[in-house]
Amino acid sequence: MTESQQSATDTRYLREIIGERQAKAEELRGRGIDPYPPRTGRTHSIGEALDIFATHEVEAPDSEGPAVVLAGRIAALRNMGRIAFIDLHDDSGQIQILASKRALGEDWQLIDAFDLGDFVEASGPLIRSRRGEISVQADSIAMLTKTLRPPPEKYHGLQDVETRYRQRYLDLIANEEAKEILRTRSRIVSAMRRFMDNRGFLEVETPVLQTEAGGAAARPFLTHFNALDEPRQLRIALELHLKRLIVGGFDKVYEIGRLFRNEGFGNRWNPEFTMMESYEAYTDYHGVAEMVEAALSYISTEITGSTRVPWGDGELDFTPPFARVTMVDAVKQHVGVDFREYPTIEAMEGLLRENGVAIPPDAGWGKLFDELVSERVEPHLQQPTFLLDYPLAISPLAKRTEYDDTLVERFELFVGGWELGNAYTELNDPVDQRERFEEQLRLKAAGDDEAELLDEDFIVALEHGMPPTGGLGMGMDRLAMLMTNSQSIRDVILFPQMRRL
RNA sequence: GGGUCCUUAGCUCAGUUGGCCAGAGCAGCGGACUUUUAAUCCGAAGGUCCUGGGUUCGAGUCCCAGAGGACCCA
Repeated sequence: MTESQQSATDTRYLREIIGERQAKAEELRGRGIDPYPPRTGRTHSIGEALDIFATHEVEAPDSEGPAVVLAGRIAALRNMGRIAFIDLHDDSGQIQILASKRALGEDWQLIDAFDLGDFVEASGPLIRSRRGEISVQADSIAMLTKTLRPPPEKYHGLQDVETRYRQRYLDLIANEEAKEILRTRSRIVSAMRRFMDNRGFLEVETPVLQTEAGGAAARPFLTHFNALDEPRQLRIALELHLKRLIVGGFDKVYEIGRLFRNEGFGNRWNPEFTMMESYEAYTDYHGVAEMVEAALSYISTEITGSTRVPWGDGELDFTPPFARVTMVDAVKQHVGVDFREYPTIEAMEGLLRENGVAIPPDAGWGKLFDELVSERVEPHLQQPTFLLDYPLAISPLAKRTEYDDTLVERFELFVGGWELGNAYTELNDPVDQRERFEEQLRLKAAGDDEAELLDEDFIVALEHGMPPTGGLGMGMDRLAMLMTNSQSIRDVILFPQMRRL
């Protein structure tokens, strides 16, 4: 590598360090040794080797264990001149390599070519060192991959938050806790998929590129389809396509997919995030609530071994049944009024003002109400709670309640004060649906850039008939935060969005 | 969008009221060392103090603007 191929941000001193490591690689080549051999003769993972030795010690204490060939990354190297100890890491664990000049002969020279971070291989019997450390007593060692850049410091790990997110691989190398959280996130998604599969749902994939992104109140990302010379938007919800599948006769479908919302980002918001949405024919939002209870108790048990999981200074209890409270009652409890007595924008603005809630500009009734609930009700909902029966004005895709036609059969699930899930008895009356969309268009014309668009093909689908259906959306990133006791969404997303440097 | 805080060696961090040539540990380099595990010991190196202006005899430090990040608020 010449200097011109190196990163422009590298300082002279870093280039010097890289140069030293390159020189070691060249020195190996000069001796006919490939510093990047194509494969390894590894016989076991480190975790397997540790298990084997544990068994061996029970069966034949104080004796040499079986010979193995292990491979991994050098986490630490203690060279004592004629004997060296290498801490070797792989995804399954860590083991010590005991390398002595006498046992290695020619290979001993390789020790000088080894740096922290290099991938190496060692073969020999498993033993316990005099100080009690399970080790490979190496009779040969080999370079597997020469690394050119120094790893983060071993004791404090990588602390710089920005580097941890921008160069996640360094975070994963240096911070086992970060790796464990991200591993757990993967297991949570897997457990969710397993739960849905076991319940008879069909996993499907619907388009990310859409002509007009619908199904939620959010601004989309814009892109372009060159072959057609047409604009496209990245999806903001899975809803409308999954309901088309219910029309088509798939009675239980779900998708775990990435959504894109062109909004701010921060602690709890990443512009691309993962949502699980499910639709089940012949059930309603009460049926969905019971499924959510089953799903969350299953997942929390799979992940933490309990339905009670640590959260901040306390814990969250996912043991069914969860609390249920209607929106009307919750607002009565925390604000002290029946919000249905404030049906106009002016009345709702007055209510916000009385409660010290800032009034967003150009807001319709729905947005005002949403602000009130976000500020005065949701933060109280710490333990899992279904908030039931939302105003129709902020729920254009949900069916009206039988007892009040200004309310819909909808719940949001709150945990830790955050919205975790959202569910409806789905609106399947095509005439009502068209009117709801038209109301959204009026809001959009009035300046609400998050209002929904009218999706003509979706209405045609409803006109062909969608059976009574219960639908659900659940944010997988938020769920991962709750299950791993993480305060920032960036800790549960491998590569969070960052500003370009 | 507003506020507060942060940015110093590859990494983790010090740096006094504005005052000699900006320090330490880890890593790296040279040396010693045959049971270490944050190995130890000796030696020599390593700096765009985030960037650009300004104040000053003198700025890592004070002021202004900008970049990136963290947290809080709307």
